[in-house]
Amino acid sequence: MSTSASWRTHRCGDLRAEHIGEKVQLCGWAANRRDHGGVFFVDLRDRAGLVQLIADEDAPAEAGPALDALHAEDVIQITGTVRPRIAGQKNEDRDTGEVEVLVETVQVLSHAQRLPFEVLDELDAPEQLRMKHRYLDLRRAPMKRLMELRSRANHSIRTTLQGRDFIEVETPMMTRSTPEGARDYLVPSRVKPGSWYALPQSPQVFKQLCMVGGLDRYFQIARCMRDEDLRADRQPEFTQLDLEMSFVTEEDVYALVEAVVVALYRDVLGRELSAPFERMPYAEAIQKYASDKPDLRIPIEIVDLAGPGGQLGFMVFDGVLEKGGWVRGFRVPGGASLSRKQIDQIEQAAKDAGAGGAAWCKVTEDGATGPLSRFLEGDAGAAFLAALEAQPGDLVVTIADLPRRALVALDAVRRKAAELAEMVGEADRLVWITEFPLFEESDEGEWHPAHHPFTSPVLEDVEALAAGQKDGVRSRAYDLVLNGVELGSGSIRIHDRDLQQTLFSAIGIPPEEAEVRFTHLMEAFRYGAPPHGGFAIGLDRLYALMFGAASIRDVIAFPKTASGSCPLTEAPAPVDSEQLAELGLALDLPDTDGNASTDAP
RNA sequence: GGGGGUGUGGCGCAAUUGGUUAGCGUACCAGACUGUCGAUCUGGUGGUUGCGGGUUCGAGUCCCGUCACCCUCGCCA
Repeated sequence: MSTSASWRTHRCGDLRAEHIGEKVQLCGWAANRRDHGGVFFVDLRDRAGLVQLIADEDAPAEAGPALDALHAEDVIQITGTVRPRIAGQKNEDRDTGEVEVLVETVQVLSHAQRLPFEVLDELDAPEQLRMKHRYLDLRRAPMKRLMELRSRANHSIRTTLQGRDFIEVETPMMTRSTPEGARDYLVPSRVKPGSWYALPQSPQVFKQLCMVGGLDRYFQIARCMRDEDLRADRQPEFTQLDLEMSFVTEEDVYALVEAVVVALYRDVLGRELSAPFERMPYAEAIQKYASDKPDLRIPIEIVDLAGPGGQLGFMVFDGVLEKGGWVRGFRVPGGASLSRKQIDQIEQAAKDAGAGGAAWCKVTEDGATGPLSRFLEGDAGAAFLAALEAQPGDLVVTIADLPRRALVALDAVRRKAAELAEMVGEADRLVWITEFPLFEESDEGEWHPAHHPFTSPVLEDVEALAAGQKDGVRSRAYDLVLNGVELGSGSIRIHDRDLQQTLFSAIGIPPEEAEVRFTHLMEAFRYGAPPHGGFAIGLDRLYALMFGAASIRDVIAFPKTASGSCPLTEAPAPVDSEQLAELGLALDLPDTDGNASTDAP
């Protein structure tokens, strides 16, 4: 082992021409070995980078064989002297490429067996294997870069918020299950058998309690857990920047979040975003882009084609309109040059989104061609094309369906058409979506809060709310959207008990039940609650976008698969019966032919 | 929960219409080589084609089921 006071004098990746002549002691992983019979090379890698070790006739006799005996990813400690590379043998592609280390002694600190996959910067191992052996994956430079960027990004956020007098508060990871929202991950209590903690879906209640507690400005880089089915951009546990402020309006929250995001891009990427960000009311986003997270890089706007009388004069479409459906579409400027195959892809996008399909036509100097054109005879057809402002050379795409499906399909088709017509702009587009509806109507016709039940309505809509109206009542909730991706959302909360009661009764929760379901927060609000509001940004998703990562899993050190399992630890896993007994638990699993086991091996 | 895709030595891929002993690259092992940097050259080890059934004289290939992963709709206040 090391005989000197410390393990190393330098980091491999830090060595430069200025170190020439110095005696150095280095530690790291043997990344690559090249044996020329009389001269041996090894690339030694540490966190800082790679440096070339060499043993030739100038080195002690045992140095060459010692290098030659190394295996890929052995951890070694070497002593040697930094020297310039001979003429013509410098490596321009490497920061340390002007120098090499003439080796004197080699000490193997830890031997590496044959690897499950090769530690190469160029990705070639299956993702599941990378996750199972994440410690090997993290040795690759691209992964190291992502971990470093994430660390710097977190630091930037903390610096900005500390500088604005925010207090970073850690809220409980073991808390109480709340009735609303996603499915909870549960933790059984040993001391109180039959009772359970829940892992937080977000620190929502606690951050509001911080405001009642007078902390005034709270933030946290918080872990959240939701037991729901996963997606490419969703993990069962994820990280959000959670913040809350007292005595603020939407404007204060917007300005603060903009400051955080602008500083983040500047500190981490050296890029300047222009602030304030754009703003768009929810209703406008739905109307023009059929989405509450519109990608504004796409310069295509959707047009409502239903005439003033609610009729178009074409049987196909009027039937849809009579059933309360939508007929909406858009022109793709110059889209007539798209191939039939590409247009098929657009139609397929509509079908994948759940709509029956998309009706389309190409516009020429002599009128329309394509499947939709045969319905576009006469004045009604001309009016139809005029409403779309269609020009010769355009492609016209329309969707006719019930509103919910039409919405999803229009969004999908607009994105697909823009992608194929190469109409997605280069510049990032950040936009606040404002004035979200307070309620959403479910398929069963029930109204429930679109955000959460503590979201304040817009002041002008309170009367309508009190009068029992739900449809069209606006909330003081807002989302931040980047290039069609929702980065986060927030709202101004209700701090007034009367208004809170009005809201609860509006969604059919009687006062007594509200007390039971939201005891802690409702009680706190009895003792003086300041007006407050806040925001939460999903950091995994934002970082993946910022860093150009292929997946959010790449910006998470130890991610989980789409089924919520961890290939590295093989969690979730059964526990032994003693543990269950201690918790007062008995399993009642469906028979799945030995698949269900209560005992660990 | 629904739909789609993928699964072949450690890893990346191939294998004709269902047809011989499942090939190639890389990694690994051994040897050669004095300037490489994903070194090169020579030789070698390594496979129950995810798993289970079925069709067939014969299955990596076709069928059914199942598992894992990826994508997607539902879901995620």
